[in-house]
Amino acid sequence: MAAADDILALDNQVCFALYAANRAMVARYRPLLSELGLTYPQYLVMLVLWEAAGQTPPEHMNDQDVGVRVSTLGDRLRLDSGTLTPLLKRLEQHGLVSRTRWQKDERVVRVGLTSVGQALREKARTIPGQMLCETGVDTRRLMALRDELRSVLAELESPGPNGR
Amino acid sequence: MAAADDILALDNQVCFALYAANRAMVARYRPLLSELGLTYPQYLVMLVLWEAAGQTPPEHMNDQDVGVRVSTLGDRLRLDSGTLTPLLKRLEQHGLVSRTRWQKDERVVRVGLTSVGQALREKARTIPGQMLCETGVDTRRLMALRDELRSVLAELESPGPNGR
DNA sequence: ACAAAATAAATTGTGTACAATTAAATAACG
DNA sequence: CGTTATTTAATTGTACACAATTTATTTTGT
Repeated sequence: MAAADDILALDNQVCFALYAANRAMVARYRPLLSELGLTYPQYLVMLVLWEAAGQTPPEHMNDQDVGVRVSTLGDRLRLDSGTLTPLLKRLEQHGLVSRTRWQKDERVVRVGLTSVGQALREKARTIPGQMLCETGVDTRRLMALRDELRSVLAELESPGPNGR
Repeated sequence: MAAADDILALDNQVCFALYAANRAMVARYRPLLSELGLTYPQYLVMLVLWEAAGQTPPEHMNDQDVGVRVSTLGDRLRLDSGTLTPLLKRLEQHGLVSRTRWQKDERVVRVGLTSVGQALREKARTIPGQMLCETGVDTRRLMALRDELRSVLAELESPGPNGR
């Protein structure tokens, strides 16, 4: 075991704890998501699309305006088009989403759910419960961890105290 | 903003908080590590190698036994040879490590530090401090977060209460 | 000693991440 | 009005992750 005061010891690094915990979490999701035919990042994209579909669009909204822009997905998930474009093409090939250029501005691509993609939401509903049950982690602690992570995320994404 | 009780809302997911925080953390490391010519996973490998080199080998240890096995790196970092082999080849090409088959068992490859790899440790010593300083996150909270993440990691890696 | 099982890395193939560049469309400006 | 700047995705190239298979070597069991 490395010394507790070794500033470069692997086990003393917060970053490694974060890195390892994230991958272990994704690994736990993997078998559940594979039953839906989704990878973990694809699941996150579907979460955003399901959420957007849940908010019934206003009456004055055109069919053209349905769906979520690629840039909006990028903002929510912190992913750029280099990651999203191929991922969305795979979801499209699997028949879960549609990708169409927006007539009002041909630069933007709107991603919408197909009926199959919509229907998949019902199967996905059981996932969070299964994860909680399988891992047996206390819910209260998880929520506290989530809030702490969000707070750290905000600090990491802000410029920081020393300028840059 | 999505409902706080929507079990599928992106912002309610612990897993997404973990995923986003990890990537933000790695992104913060990137400019610091690029000065050392390392990626983040390469940095983690170097941490393990530096740590192993720090523990002066016993007198009766042969030159042959110096270095860390690929499988040991995999155990520490939770990575398999499919990830480590190409990563280690890159570190070798950059002159930071040596990879040699072990004479006592030709199946195992031992990864050792070159003098350049050893020397890089001194430059790396400033990294944790720079990260703390740059992000301005409270040290006490970070340590608590690290411990909580380690605890969750252990639960995620254990079989879980329901068999599996 | 010898065939079968086990072990350690390497290889192959798919799917992210992300930097950097490109291409197309729109907005801004003189 | 036309040119320049900006915006949005897509593309290109490098580097992980990880499942599945392969190869080489060592162990086991008889």
